[in-house]
Amino acid sequence: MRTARPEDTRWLTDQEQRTWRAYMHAVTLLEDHLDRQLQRDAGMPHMYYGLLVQLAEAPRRRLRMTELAIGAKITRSRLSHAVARLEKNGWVRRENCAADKRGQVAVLTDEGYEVLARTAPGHVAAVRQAMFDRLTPEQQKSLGEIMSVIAEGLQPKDGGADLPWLR
Amino acid sequence: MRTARPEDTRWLTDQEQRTWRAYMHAVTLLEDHLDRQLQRDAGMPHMYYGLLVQLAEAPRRRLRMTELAIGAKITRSRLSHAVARLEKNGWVRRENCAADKRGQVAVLTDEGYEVLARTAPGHVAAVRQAMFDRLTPEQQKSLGEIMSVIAEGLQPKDGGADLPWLR
DNA sequence: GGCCTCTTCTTGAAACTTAAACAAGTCGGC
DNA sequence: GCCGACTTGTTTAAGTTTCAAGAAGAGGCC
Repeated sequence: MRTARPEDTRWLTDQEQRTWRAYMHAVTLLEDHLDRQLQRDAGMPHMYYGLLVQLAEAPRRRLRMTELAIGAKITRSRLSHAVARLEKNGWVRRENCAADKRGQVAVLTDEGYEVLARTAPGHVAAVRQAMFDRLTPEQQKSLGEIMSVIAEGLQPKDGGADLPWLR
Repeated sequence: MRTARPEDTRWLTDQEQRTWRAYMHAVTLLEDHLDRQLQRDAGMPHMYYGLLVQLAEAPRRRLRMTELAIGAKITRSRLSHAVARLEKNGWVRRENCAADKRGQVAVLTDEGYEVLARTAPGHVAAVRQAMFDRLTPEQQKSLGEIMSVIAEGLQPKDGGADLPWLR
């Protein structure tokens, strides 16, 4: 990241630039689309919906705050605010963690589960319509591989795959 | 989007679900990564940087607000706030539009151009490292096609490709 | 001209995110 | 036991985005 000298920069080729812009446009439009869809039908932004989904899938519908944050790829701070809001809606409840007195556990309430059950079909349909219905099976496979590679590269694993010289 | 009955829902297959999650994770992590990179090196979020880039590429480094909003895939309201901030930084200037008294033209200042010139190399490097360096040429090509398809499908073209029955 | 409708852009408030600082608790070593 | 370093989760303030409302001009039609 510390390319100090502009003359050393490997600029994007025309092809790469087109790809990058298509990516940015698609991502911007899609996130916008889903945010609106969920705000309208479920009364919450996409990220919050994702939190409820994770809780619904977890054993006993509960997760430590930190695990939830990691799973959702967000900071603990952001999660704190989000859970506060979801709690106000009655969709999530906080409990103390028995094993670690610092810990908090977010629990999906029955009411929260209801919201999810009621709105999931519409959301899946939106995702299908915007993405899967427009892609061939090969493209879907390819997309999955590509996104996995990118996500892996950005995972803040302090194991230090990014810092081999510190091994 | 009006799938009222859950029993009619075509849920995502396991494969599709994996793809969708990989997508969400990659997109979340990448946007986060680039936002941090640009906040640190250029003092602005990714979206704002994109606005300066568009202005820099436009003839005479200026664009009507609405065109800029369309190009960036954001609402005029959001753009209004964003330009207000960039103006405060001295990177953009507003001018009245001669042809349309309602219109405003956003103009990239020399100072704004400087910021771009100074920070572009670092940003390109970040994009390369996070995306292009990790993908094969075939994957890059595929990604471009896939994202174009998705973006097209979400383009708010009132021509109504989404509403064929209204034709 | 006068009227109606649409477009352009801005505004203000509420919601959401970020960054930094902090209280409280854990853990290992001494 | 106690110290120091680290972890957990929250809080505050500042920045950004959204939503609804509105001022001002454009443009068509009579």
